[in-house]
Amino acid sequence: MDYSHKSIEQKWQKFWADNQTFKTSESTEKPKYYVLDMFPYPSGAGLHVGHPLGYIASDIFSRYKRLKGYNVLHPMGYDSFGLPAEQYAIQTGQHPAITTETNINRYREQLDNIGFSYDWSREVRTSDPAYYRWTQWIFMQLFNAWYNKDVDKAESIETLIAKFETSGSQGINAECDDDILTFSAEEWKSFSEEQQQREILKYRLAYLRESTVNWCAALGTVLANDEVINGVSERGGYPVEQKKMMQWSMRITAYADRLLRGLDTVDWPEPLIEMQRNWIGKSVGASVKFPVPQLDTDIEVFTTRVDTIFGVSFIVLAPEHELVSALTTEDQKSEIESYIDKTSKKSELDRMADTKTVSGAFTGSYAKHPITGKDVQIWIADYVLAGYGTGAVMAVPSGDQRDYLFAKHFNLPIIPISDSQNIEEEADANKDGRYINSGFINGMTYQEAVAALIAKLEELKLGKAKINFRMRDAIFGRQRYWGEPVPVYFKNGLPYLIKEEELPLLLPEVDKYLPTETGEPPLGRAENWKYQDQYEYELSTMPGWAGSSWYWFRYMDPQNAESFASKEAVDYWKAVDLYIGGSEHATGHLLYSRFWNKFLKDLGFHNEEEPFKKLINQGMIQGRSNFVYRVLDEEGRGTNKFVSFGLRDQYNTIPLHVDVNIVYNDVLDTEKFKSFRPDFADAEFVLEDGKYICGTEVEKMSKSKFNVVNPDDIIANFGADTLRLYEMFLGPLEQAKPWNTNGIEGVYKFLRKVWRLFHDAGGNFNVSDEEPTKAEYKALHKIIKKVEDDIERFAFNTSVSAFMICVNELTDLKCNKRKILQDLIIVLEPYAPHITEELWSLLGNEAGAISYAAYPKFNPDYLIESVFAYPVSVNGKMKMNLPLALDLDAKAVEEIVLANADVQRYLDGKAVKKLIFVKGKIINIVV
RNA sequence: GCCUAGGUGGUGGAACUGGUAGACACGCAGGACUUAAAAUCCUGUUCCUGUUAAAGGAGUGCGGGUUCGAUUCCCGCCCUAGGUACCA
Repeated sequence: MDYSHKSIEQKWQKFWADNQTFKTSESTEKPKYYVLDMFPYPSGAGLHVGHPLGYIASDIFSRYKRLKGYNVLHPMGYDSFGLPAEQYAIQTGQHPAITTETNINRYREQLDNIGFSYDWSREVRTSDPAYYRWTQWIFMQLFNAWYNKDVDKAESIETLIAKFETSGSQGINAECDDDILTFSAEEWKSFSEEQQQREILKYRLAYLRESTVNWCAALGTVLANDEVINGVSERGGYPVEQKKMMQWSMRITAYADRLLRGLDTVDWPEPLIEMQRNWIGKSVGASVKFPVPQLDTDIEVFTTRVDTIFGVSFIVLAPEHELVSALTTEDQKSEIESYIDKTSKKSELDRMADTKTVSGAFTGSYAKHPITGKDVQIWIADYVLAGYGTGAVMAVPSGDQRDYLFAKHFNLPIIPISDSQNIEEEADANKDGRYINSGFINGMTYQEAVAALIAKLEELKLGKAKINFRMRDAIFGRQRYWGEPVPVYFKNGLPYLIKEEELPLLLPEVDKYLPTETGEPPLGRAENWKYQDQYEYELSTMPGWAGSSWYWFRYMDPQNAESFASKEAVDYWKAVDLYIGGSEHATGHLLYSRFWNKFLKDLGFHNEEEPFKKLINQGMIQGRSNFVYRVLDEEGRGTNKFVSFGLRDQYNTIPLHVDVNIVYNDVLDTEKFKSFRPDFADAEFVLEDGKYICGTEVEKMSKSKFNVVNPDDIIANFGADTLRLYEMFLGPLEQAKPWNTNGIEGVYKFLRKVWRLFHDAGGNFNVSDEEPTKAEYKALHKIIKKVEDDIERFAFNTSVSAFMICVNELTDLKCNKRKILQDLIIVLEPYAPHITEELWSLLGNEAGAISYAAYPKFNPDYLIESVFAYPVSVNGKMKMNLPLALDLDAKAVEEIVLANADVQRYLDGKAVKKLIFVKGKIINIVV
């Protein structure tokens, strides 16, 4: 019988499902291992060949770990709340839940075809009320918590209230809003319930506040910072504007430092760690106050170079700074106002693009230098951002290039402050010299100056050391329908949680999925949707990242109705050992998940500071488009004549995308092309060497480019095992690469060779119980070792090559020994589980048991040969092969090599300086 | 601009700590089997010189360096991809 992938794969996929082969339990003596994929959003387009790459890698790893004796948790689910289903609902009126269900079923079917070893009994869906009940529950915990900086962790809000009651706001060191009140315990007790709640809200980790948000009018919702790319929305690319709104936010900034420190403890790709570091954006520096006597206030600035303070020649405020109008003198009023007007009209994009032009305006006012007391001009300019630091900077033209250009342009003084500075052409920020023109720090080094200045500023009460973060709190509400309802109702304009036993707060039915006529979110359309029939519910829903910020816990205990996961399950599985997914989630999902994980740890629900110990980014698989070249007539209109790639320069042509599924090795199937589009039915071709060769280009995989390859088609032609092997064979897992079906034959051929090892020429199963030869053992043990090493370092591509070499060797040896072949298929099982299951049971073993068989033990003795050919050279020049017995020690080898007549001739009487041994072989003699 | 990763045959890629560069696969060329095709197998395939050959030379983006020996380490430059940006 020939290798028939179709029947084998169907048979075993059914067997695994019927027997729940991959169901995982916690009651075992085996060590645990948790392998997680980033769960997909089930989109309507289904999977293309690029999606499963990471899933295949994680499945290989999971299966390998099972063979190695681990109890592996390898689950899958769906991030099923999201925009596309809602937009489809707006267009068609179909409930997003139905769209989502349909898409999930399609995804499941496609995933099943690939033969993954998921424990489907643990599947989660973020849009399932049984799941989002716990998302809402975690929101409640965040609402009921504050961040105590004294102990550097979140605590229940009750501990804060207790402090208020005993000592008022005295001595509380919290991460909170800026506008908190100062009060005594007595005053606190005299506050009304409403006043108290209003104050507590400023401390909660999930809080409601008037904030400047990214408003996307086209999507009708606010967006988080990570959902805005270059001033437009990540989804759809619509313009985004800044707007003040009452919004739910998450106080992720409380965790900024822990999120940063944690990065040193995880095994993640360096670029990803770097992205998170930049996003958190920690700057160590000082905050300095410049007094403004006429207004009886100070301008506070943040600087990372307090040592340059004597070089300050002016101060710059952001045009939006709150003191601008008060500081503007009568004379400067029109200039300032026209400048503000001009900058406010610039969109975010223009402002980013236009970083070359220097612009600004003088307010007419002066501040006092905190140390010298001299007058310092106050300017406004749009290179200072309202949203970072204090929205004001001290300008040091000699040390900062932007300040330098500004000073040159407006003819402001440039004061050199270091004896090592060269400021002829541009600013010089070096810290190497000694200070000059710098009062009491003259002659000091950088380190000395910073310490002296901080001490001085603290003494003057005009400044202190400060750490600033770029990261902002995360906006948590979305004005959309298809998301988790926020379990909050409003009384006297203040938010209150519903009771825990009232969870889940179900998503209400609405007649349309659009905002209401009065501009409220879609939930405003729900009829009679009121808490206790009288209080308004929150009408925003949670953002897409809510459900994905804790889902790995739910897999540990997915059916639990009492808690998000039981203590026992969480203590057993701990954290995710290996997480595989795309790097596009670097500053979104992966940051929010770490945040919620740390928060849940603070409240004592588990003990892991970091949720994902090791993380691998699979590279994106791009599309590889094919083109035909349509000949144009004199008027430049397209004719029905198409010229082959190599001859296209001889004609006036226009390239057209052609479906990659009718092109093989870049040769067009001209018959299929004629039925590709009706107007191509009578197409003519100009061929080269009798073939029509297509052009190629690497682009994103998309329907409009006709370069989408569906895994189902590959599986129908070659089988899931071939697809799995080929996706790995394509190149290193972490590298982006274009999909190209061209080489898949080689992998398919390999599997047929594996099959033939077990069968005779007539196709009959034929395996012998004879003792294998040394050569056969050697081939086997090479692959045992190689695959072990490769999988541990995620180099799956080279394993596939090694398998091919191994099978070629065994074929040459005509090996059909059970002892060899059985171990071979165990090693191959993670990569190609279907064919190995089939061969396993043909060998007479228990069906399904190969998934948990023991990985063969590597024995290095089998790799030792009796004779090695020693490549030897003298000073790298001449090369020769000396056959030698292996079991000689280094000394003996040395003697034999030096005694060799050829070596002697090359040495030509010169003294030997040293012998270079590599892995026990002499490879070079240095004279 | 800055940060990170990378640059190897016609193509995808290999070479794990400096040790025979181009494994393995695709493609291509030639051959065997076959009436023929499919399938399968064999041989060749970095480039240049050389009548096939023997043999020699060059060669891992470019230019230098360290070393007996460099795709690998160091310095300078060029290019590609991803991230990021008036962040004070």
